[in-house]
Amino acid sequence: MSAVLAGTPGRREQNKLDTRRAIAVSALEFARTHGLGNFTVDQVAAEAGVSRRTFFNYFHSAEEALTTSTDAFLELAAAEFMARPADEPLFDAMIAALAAIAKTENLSVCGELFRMAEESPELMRSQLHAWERAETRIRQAVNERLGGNLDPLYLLALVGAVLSCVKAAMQVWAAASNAPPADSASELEDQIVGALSMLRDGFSNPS
Amino acid sequence: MSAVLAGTPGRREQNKLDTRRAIAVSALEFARTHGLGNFTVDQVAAEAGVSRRTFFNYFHSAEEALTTSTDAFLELAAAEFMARPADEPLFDAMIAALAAIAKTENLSVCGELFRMAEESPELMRSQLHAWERAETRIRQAVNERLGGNLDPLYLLALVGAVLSCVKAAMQVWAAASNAPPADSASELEDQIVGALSMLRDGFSNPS
DNA sequence: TGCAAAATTGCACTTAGTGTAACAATGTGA
DNA sequence: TCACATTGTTACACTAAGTGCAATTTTGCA
Repeated sequence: MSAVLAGTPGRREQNKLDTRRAIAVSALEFARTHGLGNFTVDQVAAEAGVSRRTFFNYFHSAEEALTTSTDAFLELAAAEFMARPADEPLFDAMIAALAAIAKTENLSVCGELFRMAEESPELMRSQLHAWERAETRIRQAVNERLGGNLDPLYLLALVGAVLSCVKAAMQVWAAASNAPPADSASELEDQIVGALSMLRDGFSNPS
Repeated sequence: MSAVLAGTPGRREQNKLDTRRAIAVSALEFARTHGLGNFTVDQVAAEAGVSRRTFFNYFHSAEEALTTSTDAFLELAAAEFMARPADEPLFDAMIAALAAIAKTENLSVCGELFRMAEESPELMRSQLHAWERAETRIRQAVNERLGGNLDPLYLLALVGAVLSCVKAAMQVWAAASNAPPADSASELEDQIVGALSMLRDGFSNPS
């Protein structure tokens, strides 16, 4: 049997991704139907057709299994940013990149998780940590983009502030889109652009 | 026996504060000597002269017991801000308030925790959550200060960005002050003012 | 087809975290 | 000073989280 050109990243990788996804899906399912503290890892594992031990091979906790969507969302943001042309002004690149993430396929899930987190300290912590990890990655990207040796304070403050704006935008958007009309992506984009504009203006007027 | 004028907040309140502090102290002690994942709640409770069950009456986890210093720090920041005169320009009030928190008594502990968190996901999550709670409180304060009905996006983005700057300042400061000369408070203040200035300028130049 | 690498699983074990009821300490009023 | 009500502490028992390890199954490759 001739191997397909796919090569090294073959069936194994795919299976792992499938398993990971299956676990994440059933975790989300339980969070929706039973509420956030009201189910066990054993249930999630069983639903995903996997042993309890395997669950913990993929995630450290139930909350972490719920954070995959948020992770993907933020990962995409970082990727979009790094794909911007190097000569583009920084803020333009950020706005373009971060606005583009509204295209994430499971955007509505991200909003859902955002709302869930308001009422679950554990999930909140997981989500915050996901944002923190993304911040680190983006910081590296920005640093490389701007020559490599920036003032550390500038770098930390800038990226932190930008992500705070994106977070703020998501929060407003998530709160408003309890019943997502499926095209709400553009609304999120508007919020993000709005928040980043305020940042660029130094929050000079509370319009 | 005549009661002292202290009144209602009597021995009970004081005992609870003492117990709380004792637990926090021994948690920090264990984190320092044994490393962050390498001790149990039972050990901390025993060291604090308290039962395991009582520990959990005060904190949800070992990490939460470590976050008391950070909480106090941020609480003070919020209080300082709310104490600023109402007619002072917003940014001036924030800079004054946030710079004043450098006076926190256990500042060095905060820096220590900041550094510890880099290597412990659990502690990181706890710390991030503490900042998040503080952000909510400060947001309310700012909202009341500015009339009560601000644009939600503006409010979220502004406070988030400001706290990101403070966090950035602390990170730079904590990284630099491995051997704190005990007067490093002013250095932190400088970093905070620096970061907030960048924010006010819209991060226009990466000086 | 057969072998090596890697993933899944079962099992045992420690620790986290919580409900509950008994117990001790504290504040209060006569 | 003595009962009494309130509130904090403790012991106990229990469920579930999370991890190390060795056995087992699955997958990739020659």
